[in-house]
Amino acid sequence: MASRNTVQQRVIAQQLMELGNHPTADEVYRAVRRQLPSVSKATVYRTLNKLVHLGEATCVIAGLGAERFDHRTDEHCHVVCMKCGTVQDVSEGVFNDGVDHADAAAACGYEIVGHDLVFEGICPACQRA
Amino acid sequence: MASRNTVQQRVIAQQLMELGNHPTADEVYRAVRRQLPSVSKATVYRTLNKLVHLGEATCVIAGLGAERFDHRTDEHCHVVCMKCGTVQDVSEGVFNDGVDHADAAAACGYEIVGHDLVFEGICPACQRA
DNA sequence: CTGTTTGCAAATCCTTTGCAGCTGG
DNA sequence: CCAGCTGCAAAGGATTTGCAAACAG
Repeated sequence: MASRNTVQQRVIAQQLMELGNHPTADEVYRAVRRQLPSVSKATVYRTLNKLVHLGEATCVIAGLGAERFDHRTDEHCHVVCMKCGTVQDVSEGVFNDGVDHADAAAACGYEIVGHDLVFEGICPACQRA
Repeated sequence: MASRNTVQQRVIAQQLMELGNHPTADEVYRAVRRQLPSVSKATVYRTLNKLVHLGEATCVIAGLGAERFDHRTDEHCHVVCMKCGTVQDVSEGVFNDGVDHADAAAACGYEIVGHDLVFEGICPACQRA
């Protein structure tokens, strides 16, 4: 059980932090490989999943292609571009105000543990194209 | 361009309707095969994607395993069970009241075309287990 | 006829797993 | 020392694609 402090895990966590913008596992992998050329993709996946389970990262439900990871762990919402798949934070806390876990639980009988609010749109770059 | 009216497409659309509860592509495939034993999975995928593009269906961002399709096209939110992956509607319109596309657009610069609100929870059946 | 659609199989993409060797504490 | 971690390669599951034959309009 005792989690070890390995180079790989440190670099992966750090890259997830530095990349910032909701990288896919593959993007993390490529970034990590610049510092640890021999790292394997399996290790990246294993470590990212571990971080998520530890609550030190979250995965963004993007629905477009690959899974995306987020170093932020507070509730906030995202906007995903339907053309290029880029994901950005929408930091306005406003949008979570209308969301009430107790109401949702009452409405469906589930025990609610969280929620995701994702906007779909076209990013500025794709609007021009 | 002219969309043809084929048996396959009619049966697939109808099954998506009848299954109702957010089936995966595979579930639709199995249901369709009961009426059209020779249907191919590729056709199911192609047709479901077509329905989504035509705006006659939506795909639910579930984030757990396979993609799920929904015959409803009005904005409503879902709750997904973190254990078994079941998806249900949460019909209470309440939860969409706090969501304003114009505000979101202003906050991130995207052109907003829609949103998904997904609750994560544990369904009644899994709570007992 | 003619351009869509289909079925099949192969291909692709993303992610997980089995295993033997390595390593941090 | 030894449980946890790594790298590799292979497996796995979901979805897409190429192509020739079938078919709707």
